[in-house]
Amino acid sequence: MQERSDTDGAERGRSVGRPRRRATIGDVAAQAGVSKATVSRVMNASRTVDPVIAERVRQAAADLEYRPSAVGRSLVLGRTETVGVVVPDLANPTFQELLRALSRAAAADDYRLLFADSSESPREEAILAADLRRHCDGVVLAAPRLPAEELATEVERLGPAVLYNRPGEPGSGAAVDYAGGILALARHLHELGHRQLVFVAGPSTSVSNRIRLAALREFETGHAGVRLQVVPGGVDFAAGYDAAEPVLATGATAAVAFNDLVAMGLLSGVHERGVDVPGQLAITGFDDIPFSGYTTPPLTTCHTPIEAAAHACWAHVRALLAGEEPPPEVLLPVELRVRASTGGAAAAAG
Amino acid sequence: MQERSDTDGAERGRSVGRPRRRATIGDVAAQAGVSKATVSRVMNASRTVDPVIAERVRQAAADLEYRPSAVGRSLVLGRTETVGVVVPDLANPTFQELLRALSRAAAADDYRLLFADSSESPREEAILAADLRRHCDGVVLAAPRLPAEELATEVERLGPAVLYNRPGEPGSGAAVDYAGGILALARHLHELGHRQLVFVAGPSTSVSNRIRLAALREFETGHAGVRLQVVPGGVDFAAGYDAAEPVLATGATAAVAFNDLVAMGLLSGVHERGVDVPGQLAITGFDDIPFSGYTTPPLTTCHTPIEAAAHACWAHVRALLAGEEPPPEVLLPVELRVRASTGGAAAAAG
DNA sequence: TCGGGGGGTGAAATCGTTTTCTCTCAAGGC
DNA sequence: GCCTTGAGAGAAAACGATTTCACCCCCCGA
Repeated sequence: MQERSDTDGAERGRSVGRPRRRATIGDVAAQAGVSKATVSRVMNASRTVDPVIAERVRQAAADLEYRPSAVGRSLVLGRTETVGVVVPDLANPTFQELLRALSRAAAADDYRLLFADSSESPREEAILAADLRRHCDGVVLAAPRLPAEELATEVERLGPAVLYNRPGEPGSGAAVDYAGGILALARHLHELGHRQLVFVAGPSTSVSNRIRLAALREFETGHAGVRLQVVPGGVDFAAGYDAAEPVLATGATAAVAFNDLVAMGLLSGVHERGVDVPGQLAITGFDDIPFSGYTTPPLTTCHTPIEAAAHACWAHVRALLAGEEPPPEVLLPVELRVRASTGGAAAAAG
Repeated sequence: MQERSDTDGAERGRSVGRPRRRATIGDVAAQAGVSKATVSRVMNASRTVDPVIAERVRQAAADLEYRPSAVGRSLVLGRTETVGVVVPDLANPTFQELLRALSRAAAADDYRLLFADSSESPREEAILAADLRRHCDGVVLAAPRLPAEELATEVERLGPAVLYNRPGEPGSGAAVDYAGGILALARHLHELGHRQLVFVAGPSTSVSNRIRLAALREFETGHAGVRLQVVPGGVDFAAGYDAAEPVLATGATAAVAFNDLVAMGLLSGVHERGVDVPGQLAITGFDDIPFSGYTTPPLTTCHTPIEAAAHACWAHVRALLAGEEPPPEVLLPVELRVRASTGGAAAAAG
């Protein structure tokens, strides 16, 4: 047996020219003088194969530099061992960390990640998710901007799909407790004596923006003397920077920004206008991104446990893929981080 | 024709229970009363199909919510229309931007990206790249940490593979002109009167670190009176922060950091020790990441055109996938960004 | 009227795996 | 010595698409 083909051997040399055809399971089988079934068994560490033959197969595979085709495998197995991730904006450190943690969690289960950035566009979001889904076993949508009803049908249609930061909606895997966090910030500012607050809002398509705003409104009605104003903002540094003028125009003594990026932009913007922070204006962010502790002054913000979020989402995905009942949605607790941008507890003002 | 099966119709209802089996091309063919070949032709917009039949097929596909399986397609086509990307550390804004731009470029060609983070480990790098490669048509390795020889065989073995920031090595698609950039920084500092320089180094596995160091050494020997010292650093904020003490111990008047992250950490570290920047110590970074203009003081650095890098790499990938001769390596020009952390041109010191 | 040509369609091969299912053979129990 | 059992291995049928090839049929020109 084991008739070797000379032409194959020749073609397989390190000819730099054309990319040599990759060896298939059939090639290995022929080279080792066994059937494809046996090669498959060896490759998948099945116990029912003669050690001598197994070794011969392994040798042949090594000689031919055989790498099993994931596509062929996926077709018969019915799964790709890949999941897709769609984020609204990778420029946001929050989503970077999420992607990283998610990729790590997936890797631990021998899964890999398909990535897409929707640029904050709900339209793109649905299209990208559907496209990704065709190539993998499931998707996680990070802070999707789609309206609730559309999102629900989208989740239904996508099959295994889990949501991050869409609390209470079908498919939700984990969500940050924005209400709790924003309340903590508001209380902190209130204790410092601030009564005139201004919220630098995020995108109107963002559910978490609505949650933040609702929490602030509730705080306003619950505390006599507190007055809340709102100025449009956005999601990034530039948005905060551009909001400096409108914010100062409100006459508020404290600004609650949609997130750290916006807060840092605002900080930079008011700084340029000679406004003292926190003396004339206190500023808070959200997320506690890596740089927020190193701005001047350092930013008071809420720390969100992104790694925990990623793990919760992955656990959800895994359950769905295994056909099991997914765990209940995880509401991630946030932690107030008081820094100098609000003057700390000591530098309170009237 | 068009005999419809009631059981199928029933099973296909929106039963929330088990995930209904996805319709295949065969189902659509049966429903429309045509062959699979015709369905395929309609799906791929082949001109040679009767408009009436085409419409019937489209209707059937819509009814069944048919989504062509990418896996089946990939198997017969021999390509997945997916490429993998391996980065050393997604926490670095440079790689975030690269990933984003690359994903956008890929999307424009109807390709998607598989993502992996090697955590700066050369071991992981090779493993991840090989794993990714099995699932896609090619890979791009961003600033790989593997030694040149190993990397070369790895690139050879991986098939279509392009390198970012490994100038001159086989498979290189694009690389930043670190030598030119670091020289511009050195000249800038020299003009300001600085003679005692200290380099806060990056990882020893980083080729671009060696390039930076070599350029500085060359500058040192080429300019009488200039003295260069080196302290170990790293790749992130913490590394720069921890380098504060060693840097100050050298007595140097200007510190050239491996990148912006390290520079910002250093800035923070020396700031805590009451050192004035740039009065007592000038600091430069590299990359011009989004925040570098907003530290206190803002960071003098070199801007690197990441988007151009991504496009060059993608062009390389695309050529490789099409079996064409890839374009020559692109050496990306950098731009000096003078800001307050070196005192600008005016605040020169002796 | 016949031949040729071309447009529209379907049957079947193909891609690279995994997994029944079948078969062989050797060992062990009665 | 016969029958059962089980282990090891191969042939073949999936999986879901694309594409070659052959076929049919209609129309046109001679």
